Amino acid sequence: MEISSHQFHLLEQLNEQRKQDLFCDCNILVEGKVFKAHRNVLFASSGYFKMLLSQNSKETSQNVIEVMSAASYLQMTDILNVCKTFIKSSLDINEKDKDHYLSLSAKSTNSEPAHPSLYRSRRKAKSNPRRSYSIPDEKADPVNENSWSSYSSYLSSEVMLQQTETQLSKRGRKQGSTRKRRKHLGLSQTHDFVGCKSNKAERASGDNSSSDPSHESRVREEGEFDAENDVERDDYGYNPESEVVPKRWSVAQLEQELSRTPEFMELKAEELYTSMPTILGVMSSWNEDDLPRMRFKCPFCTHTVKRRADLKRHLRCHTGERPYPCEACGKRFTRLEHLRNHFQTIHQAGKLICRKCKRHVTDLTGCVVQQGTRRYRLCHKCLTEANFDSIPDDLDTEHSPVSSTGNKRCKWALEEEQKSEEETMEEEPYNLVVRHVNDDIPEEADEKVKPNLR
DNA sequence: CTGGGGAAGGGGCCC
DNA sequence: AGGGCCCCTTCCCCA
Repeated sequence: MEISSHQFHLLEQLNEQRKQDLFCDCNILVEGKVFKAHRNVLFASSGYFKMLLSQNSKETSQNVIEVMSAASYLQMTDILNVCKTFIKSSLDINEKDKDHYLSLSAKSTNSEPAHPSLYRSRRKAKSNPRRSYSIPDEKADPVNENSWSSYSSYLSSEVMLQQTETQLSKRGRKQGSTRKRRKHLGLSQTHDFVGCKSNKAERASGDNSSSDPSHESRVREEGEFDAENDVERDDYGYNPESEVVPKRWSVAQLEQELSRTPEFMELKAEELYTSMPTILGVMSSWNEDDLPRMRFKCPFCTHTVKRRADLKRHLRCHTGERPYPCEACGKRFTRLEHLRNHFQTIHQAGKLICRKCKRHVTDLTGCVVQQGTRRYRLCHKCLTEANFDSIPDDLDTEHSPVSSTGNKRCKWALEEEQKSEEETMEEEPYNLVVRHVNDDIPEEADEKVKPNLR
């Protein structure tokens, strides 16, 4: 068949499909009359529709995100809930579309079975299972079109890799050729869509990527991500001052603050999870038995791990999820152990070391000093030298004497005291209460902004 | 400006 | 699979 006739035939077929209302995914209303159409044809043939189809739904989505962020910041819980409902409902609709499409595809092509839901968060899996993008879908959620397109080449190369390696392994697992092939396909250099800071794997692959022409752009992308993360890194958690001292916000500052809100990060994580391809196992190295060893590759960076659970944990550094808030100060953590460490060292004076002279102290040789939400230990000698005037209200659950700070205060102590003056209940001891935050809990918005102090 | 120490964060691995 | 421990690195604050 000649190319020109093929093109003509193709257009003819598309027109026939349109007339028979087959695969039409778009309705155009003209003077009360509805015309069925194919979006890809409209997109390809009209600049106007190109703009309309590519921007319209995205704007709607971004709008609701902005509204939600603002509502979160202003603690307008009703509006926040409406936004959440809206997003959920749109996800449900897309889910149905997706399922419908996949079922059709499965019938017609008998392609891959449903993918394991490894990237799904637990809470989401309960009520609103995330999609698995095994098949690129034109009807996919427009919100995530960009993200999906970002992954498409990655996905195709990975699928290709898996197929290739399966074939190779069937042929007797030629180790060398497999590795060459993998390198050729760029396994260690796949899209660093989002860079992971202090990623050993990335550093290890740095040598390879340094000669890569695309390295520069990747570095730039990573830099952008780092800059973005820098915004949230230091005081991602609750900032007491923002409650106490009214500030004048520039637009940029406001946007920056909004991007720190747990809701925003949840939503960001949600988007990332939604747009993420299913987890792909990669055959990384070879055992002594000459068997391939399975590893799990992060779709956002070059990092690979042995276990799915480790990958799940690793993903939080990309999604920004911090499900473990500190009850005392509101700071949030990606892991329970980090929260625990933080709580013990910061709020419980867990270290039996004098903060000043660094000597070992016990309840007999020293006491606990409380500064705002922070606690630390001082030996009696340093305590006397520090000239702390008030000794112990016994506030500690550990039966050790506790002193509130006197006139020697470091910077953060002053800041925290300023807050503690506002909130007298901070003088009471804290207990570590572990709460895995679930964004389906309605009052969560309040709790995230205002930590549950006791 | 610099070095040291603390806190946080991330990876590997064991239970 | 999740929790927990250990280790290492990075960042920030302070002297």
